[in-house]
Amino acid sequence: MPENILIVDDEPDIVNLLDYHLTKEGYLTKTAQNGKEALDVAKDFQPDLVLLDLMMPEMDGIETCVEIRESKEIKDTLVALLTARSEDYSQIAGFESGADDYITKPIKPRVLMSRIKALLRRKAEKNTDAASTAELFIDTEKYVVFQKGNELLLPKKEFELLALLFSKPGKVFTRDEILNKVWGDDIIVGDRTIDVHVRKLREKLGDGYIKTVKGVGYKLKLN
Amino acid sequence: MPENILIVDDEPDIVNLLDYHLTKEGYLTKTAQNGKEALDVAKDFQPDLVLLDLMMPEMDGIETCVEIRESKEIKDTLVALLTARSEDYSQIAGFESGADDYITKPIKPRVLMSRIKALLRRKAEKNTDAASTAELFIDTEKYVVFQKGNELLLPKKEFELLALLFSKPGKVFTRDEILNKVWGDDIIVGDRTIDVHVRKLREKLGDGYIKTVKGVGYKLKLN
DNA sequence: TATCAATGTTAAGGAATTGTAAATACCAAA
DNA sequence: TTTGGTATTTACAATTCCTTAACATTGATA
Repeated sequence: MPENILIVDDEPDIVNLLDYHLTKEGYLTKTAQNGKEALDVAKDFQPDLVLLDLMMPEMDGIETCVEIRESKEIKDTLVALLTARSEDYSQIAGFESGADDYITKPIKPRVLMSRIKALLRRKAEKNTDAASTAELFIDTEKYVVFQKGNELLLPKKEFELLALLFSKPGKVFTRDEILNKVWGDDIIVGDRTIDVHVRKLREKLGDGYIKTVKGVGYKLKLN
Repeated sequence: MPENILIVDDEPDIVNLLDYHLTKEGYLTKTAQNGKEALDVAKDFQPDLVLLDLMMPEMDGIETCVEIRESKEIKDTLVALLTARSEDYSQIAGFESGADDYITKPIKPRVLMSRIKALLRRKAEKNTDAASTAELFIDTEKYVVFQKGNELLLPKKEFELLALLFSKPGKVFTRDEILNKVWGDDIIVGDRTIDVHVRKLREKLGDGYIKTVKGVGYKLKLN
């Protein structure tokens, strides 16, 4: 069963590019040129995923995303916002747009595809689960973490620790592994250093994300 | 059966160094100078592990890694990225890459070897895991046991004991064997220690999984 | 079936690991 | 140099887990 993807952008070149690659990968696509049109099409098309350009005339990506989330018919669809690298994430986060992912332009087809696959996979998994939960999103380029749409600014070490755990959610990282990868092979720090950073992360993220496996290490639990 | 390792770096010195050490350890190696070449070679060579330099002309390590993950033929191979110490881990840790490990330069042969051995060992374990029944499933990476789909978090010793029994379902493990493998050669514990752990496992898993063979030891029974 | 060594059960210390708050060290920007 | 934020250490508290010990039960064997 092929998955439906709706592409929304006012620039025909980009629409065509995306359309080409997605179709080639076996997805069913439709396109729209602005937010209004997108909402109309989506109610029929019932897309699994909407690729939404941030900057558009008529109704921009954020507005459209909010509308999607508020609509009855399509609020469970995935939304990925396409943003120019230069645009500030904080603007998006501030609106609590409720998007599921942010993809930066210029778009590299390979990267896009793996993101999309990951998104759809997660959605599929989620559907089998009962509980839905807070979403964590990490931008390694900008050193920024989004939690349920709000921006969290973390200091370097905390960010790197979280990024490490995030790189394989669920996997237990031993203290040695963490020291090796975040601090480096031959930097020596005291016993409690990792704990303290974990504590600070828990303080900021809330409990329930970072789990201790006593005698082994830590892991990140999503949903 | 020797394991295949593909070394990818544009600096011949590093390739030679790695090649020398890996060959000496009994691995079968091939080399490539950039990502493109690596992909070609890999499809024939079917490496168990790819050592991938991050900085390369033509196609860098991350891109190459993404391609590997997306390819049909070699997506299950292990990928270890070689990164300069100065490069920030978090930059690499993003979603795209999907690498299994990160090794920092300058490379210390002994460290490298133990990392590689650990990686290959884990892969081997995983392969036996994958062949397991749906009823009980052990994920050594996540330190988690799935029983009929739900996740069970076990303390270290219990997990290790179960993992041992699980490694050869049906085989009877003597008490000595269990002590050796779970506790270690020279740790001395009383006679009831194993029993108590078995009891806790039975408590959590339900009866019917761990069977006592009186006078001999314990075994795991699936279905 | 009576015996006895092996195993099961339970609860209670104690050991090891991790959590936490506060103090100190560090470091870059003003 | 001061300042503000971050990183690490310190010292202790809290927690979990492991082990033990005492006693109960089992099952093979005579």
